Amino acid sequence: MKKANLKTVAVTAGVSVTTASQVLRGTGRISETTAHRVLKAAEQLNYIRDNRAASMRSGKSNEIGMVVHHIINPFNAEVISGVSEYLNEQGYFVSVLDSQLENEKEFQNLEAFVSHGRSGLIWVPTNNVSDKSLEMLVRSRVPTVTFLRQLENSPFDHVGIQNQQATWAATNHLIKQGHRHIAYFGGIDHAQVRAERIAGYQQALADQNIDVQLVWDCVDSKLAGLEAAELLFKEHPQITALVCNGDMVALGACVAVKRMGVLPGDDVSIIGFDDISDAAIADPPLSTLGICPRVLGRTLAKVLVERIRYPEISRAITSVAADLILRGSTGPMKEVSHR
Amino acid sequence: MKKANLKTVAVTAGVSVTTASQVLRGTGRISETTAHRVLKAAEQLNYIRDNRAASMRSGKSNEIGMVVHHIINPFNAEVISGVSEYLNEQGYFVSVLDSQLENEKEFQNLEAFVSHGRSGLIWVPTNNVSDKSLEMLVRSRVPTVTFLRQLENSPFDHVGIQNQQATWAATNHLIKQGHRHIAYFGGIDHAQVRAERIAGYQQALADQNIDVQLVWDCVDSKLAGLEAAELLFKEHPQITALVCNGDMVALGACVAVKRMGVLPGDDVSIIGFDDISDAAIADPPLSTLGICPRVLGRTLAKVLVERIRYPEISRAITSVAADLILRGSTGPMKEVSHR
DNA sequence: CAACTTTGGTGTAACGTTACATCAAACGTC
DNA sequence: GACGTTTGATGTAACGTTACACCAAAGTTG
Repeated sequence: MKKANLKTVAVTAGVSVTTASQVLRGTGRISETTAHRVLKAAEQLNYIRDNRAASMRSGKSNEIGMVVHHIINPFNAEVISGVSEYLNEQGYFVSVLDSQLENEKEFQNLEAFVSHGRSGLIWVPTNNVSDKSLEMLVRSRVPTVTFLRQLENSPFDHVGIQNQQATWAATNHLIKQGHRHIAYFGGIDHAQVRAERIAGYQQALADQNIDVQLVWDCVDSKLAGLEAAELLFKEHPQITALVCNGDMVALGACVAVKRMGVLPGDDVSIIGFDDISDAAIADPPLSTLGICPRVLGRTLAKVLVERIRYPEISRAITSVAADLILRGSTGPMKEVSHR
Repeated sequence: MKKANLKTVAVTAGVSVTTASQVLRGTGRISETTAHRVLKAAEQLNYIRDNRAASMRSGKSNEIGMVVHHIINPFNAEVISGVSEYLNEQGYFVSVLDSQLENEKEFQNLEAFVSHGRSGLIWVPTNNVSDKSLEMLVRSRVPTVTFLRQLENSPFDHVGIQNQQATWAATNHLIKQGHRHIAYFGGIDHAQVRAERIAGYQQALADQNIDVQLVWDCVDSKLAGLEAAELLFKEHPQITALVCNGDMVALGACVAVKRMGVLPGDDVSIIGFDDISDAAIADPPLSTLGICPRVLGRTLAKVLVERIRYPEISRAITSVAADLILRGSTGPMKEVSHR
């Protein structure tokens, strides 16, 4: 028993292929009775539309592609979740490919999506996107939205975070709490996102005429944060507060601090970024710059759908604010340190 | 400037479409010189193969689909990572859909993959898979591997975990450490996976003639684990050890215990399941039943590829062992409890 | 040199769908 | 009742690729 196609359905229902197609798509002018006949035939034959053919012919597809790095990172995972939630509501399916920060893989992933006929792409670019990726994408004419990192000379819609404002607010808060030796902790590259955040941190210090500053590199994981923070405090014991590049490293730093017998929020203040779900239930709960990743994902998806529907509207740049969420990991500067 | 297709390339290179196709796929008998001409033309025109057409015609595709629940769960995320790592090496691309434990969505996701012509599927079934999902999949003839939960009367390959052996070992270890009031903590449903684990827990108790047992439900998240554990210890203060359904709830339980002023590993012993990356760096580090999810993912992918390559070989059931990893969250039973 | 084989290549027909143009019959309208 | 419009349906071509059968020319064999 072979798989049923439109022709089989049409023959079974005693109508033309075109009619069958129209019934199943709900287009065209069809009488109740024939519609019913076709639907019955389709069900009876367990007909499943071949979307490859449909998409090829119509030039439309209900598949969206998303290219990210480190799908494992909970922040990304939650964004993806928000994206697919919204897109499902709109009748799309999302597939995600992970480029692991590898440039060549990023290109391959994007090309694979184009090649497979995705009708739209969401792209979190690496820090040093190769020109061929961008060119290929532009030529392909696939509606694309970039996320987080905005590309130079990009014709694409973009959704980002108000990084600089956020870290400015965080740093400023720490200063108001009496801290004077504040480090920027985490991240490792010259990524635009990180640069913006560091700029906010520096601006806040400058605004209060504080000239002590320290930027400490560290890969974006809890374990790396733990190790890097241990080193930082060993080399710079005078540091009393950290503005972090992400919650993962912030939580790692908290572990490091606790292992030193020092209390986060009491002796050392730590502010994360992202508000991943672990942040609220960490011990102590992590102060952070929160952007609900699920909502962010929905926003992202919304921008893409808009672009797909109206290809001609002018380019949209969306910038989402991050809120300073104060929890247990931050507190006023102590006059006498325990350390 | 329209997008180039095979015909454009062929004309530009001055050869037939068939020849161009053969060159780009590396099949057939082609002279060096023509091959070179075609490749040059393709590059010059920025040709990208339309995989929809290719896949439709050839009946083959390099896309694999994966249907899971809770993509956000780090264990799943790491499995996915392993799967896509291996499949990429083999020239496949993987897309993942999240069914959120909703039965109808699961069906839709599976059908979407079939409809879009995926050449293989990896499926983590829900607890109460609807018959139509299974039937549809069987009829579609798409090579499929189920993961974790094995379906009754399933014709599909399966990769699972030795659940019962694992929780038996964990429970037995706790007993050897002197614990006599041990609860099974976490999970909420009658899932096969959980049933197997509970069976192992019960068997270990029975083997040592311990008749105290308690199974405590709880959704699979850190926060839920925290709340449920607080309730558990309030209602059953005599419990001194937990065998948990997953690391997430175990970590939640650790937080609960600490909030009560009790030390995990000292006054209460807690063993998780999964060995997610957070487990090792938690405070205290979490004892757990470890199956490296990345490796598990690779195994899973390997089984699928094997099935795609050799559709006729007999059904494979793979069962991966989980190792008892002892860290700080477990310890010998204290004679006098602090509580 | 006749009879094969190999080399390098071509043309045509599918795969399963949708776009589009077209049509007969029924229905309104004045 | 002549004319225009709506209804319900159809046939054909196209989307871009690959499978397959076929072919001319060159090379090989005895």
